[in-house]
Amino acid sequence: MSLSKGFQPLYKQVYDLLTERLVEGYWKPSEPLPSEMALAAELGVSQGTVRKALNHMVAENLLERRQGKGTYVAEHTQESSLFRFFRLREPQGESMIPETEVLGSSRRAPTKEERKKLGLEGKTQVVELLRVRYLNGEPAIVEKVIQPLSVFPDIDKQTELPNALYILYQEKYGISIVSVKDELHATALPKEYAKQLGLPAGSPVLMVERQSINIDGRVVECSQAYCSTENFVYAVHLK
Amino acid sequence: MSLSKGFQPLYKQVYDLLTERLVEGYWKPSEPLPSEMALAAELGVSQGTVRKALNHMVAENLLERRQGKGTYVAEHTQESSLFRFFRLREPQGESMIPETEVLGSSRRAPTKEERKKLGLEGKTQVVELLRVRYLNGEPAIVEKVIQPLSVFPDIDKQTELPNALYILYQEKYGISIVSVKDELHATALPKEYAKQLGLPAGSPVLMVERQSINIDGRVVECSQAYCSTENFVYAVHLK
DNA sequence: CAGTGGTCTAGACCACCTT
DNA sequence: AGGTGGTCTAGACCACTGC
Repeated sequence: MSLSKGFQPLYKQVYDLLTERLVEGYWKPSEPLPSEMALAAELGVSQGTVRKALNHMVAENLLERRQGKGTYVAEHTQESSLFRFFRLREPQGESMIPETEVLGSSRRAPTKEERKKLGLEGKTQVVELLRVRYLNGEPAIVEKVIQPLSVFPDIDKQTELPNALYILYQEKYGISIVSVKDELHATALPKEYAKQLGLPAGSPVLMVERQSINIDGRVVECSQAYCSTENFVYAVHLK
Repeated sequence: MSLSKGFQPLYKQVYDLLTERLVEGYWKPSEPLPSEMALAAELGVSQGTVRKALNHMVAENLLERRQGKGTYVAEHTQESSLFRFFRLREPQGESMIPETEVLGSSRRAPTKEERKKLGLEGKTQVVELLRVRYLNGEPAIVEKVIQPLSVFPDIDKQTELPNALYILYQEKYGISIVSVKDELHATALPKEYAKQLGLPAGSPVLMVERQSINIDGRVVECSQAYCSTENFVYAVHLK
């Protein structure tokens, strides 16, 4: 197959085509892609052009390359997902892995706000999942996660939820979270969460509203987390 | 001049050398670098190798390239600095430009904490600068900035401080802030800042502790900001 | 028009991995 | 040994800029 001539650079066309295949699930996470030479031959371009497209995808965490072996679809592991998107840690400290306890979940119609954030139309229902996350054994976060059933069918029927939901999304639903948008407020801890966080109601807490974005650019999940920052901080390195 | 053979890839050696020149101020912000061909000839490598190094530096916001014109040292403008590092905005909103009022500044010895954060040794003094920043005319941030005099000699003698300090750092001191590390807490608004923010003492506010990092990797400034998140959020897109 | 960066190609050699 | 990605080179052509 040859690429039709277009207005965009060849490597960009190759990038778009390969990303499209990834989105469609043509290759599954941790699977190898064809070699650079094979792709170049298939698409009728030079190896260098394929390489430029592949390197672009690596920079976006869509692929991994291993010298002497091949190019692989990036896999969300417990470490990689949590390290990238879980920002709470000790001041001046390293990444930490939280433990998680699920408090419950329920189906309901989305609020207007949620419909907007998730780009929902029609009468799709959502699942509201309530979790507490612990750092060093202390409760640090109470989190409400909103999952559209149109994106995650019957996700509330899952018997076992992994510590990192993104792994479940990828393995069971073919959803790869590539970026998140966070908005942070300081607020007074609501009474209903006081027990779970072990803080008095009204204590200043960090509220993190997150939108999680799939490889195809859609917002597929949103969440609202109340974080105790008595002993922890939300750390971010802006480059 | 030819590059000595080493263990690192050529393009990395070129990258290191060009970055070193940038750090030393061999080229000033907004000045053009020699053309790719000229650099390639000077360093005894091919144009492609120089290009790879330059593109790497562009990706790090150290350089800008303009087709048909040349490659330029990146300049911190009001827009680019503030857009990149100023994270406070309206919920779901666009970037905003704050207005700034300086409340005062003083010289003193650094605290132990500040010495550690800024990597200070000996008996260097620091300047403590107090500012209020306004969004849409409302006071949104009270900020304490710590500037080592060893890095910024006589900075407290500046008659006019720009809205974006990073521009002053670059123009007057050759300091280019390339990244910042933020740590966020929720806390109760201290009494001494209540008036400036127009909130009751004890209100939940967002506290942002920032370390600003120079092109050479050193932390050259740190700050502590109390942000009202009644009407604004700290927004960040993690990729 | 000449000079610059941007794209694309083809080929060589290297380092790493598997068989 | 043969396949993979990683580096480096040389050369062609294009698009944009300024004289």
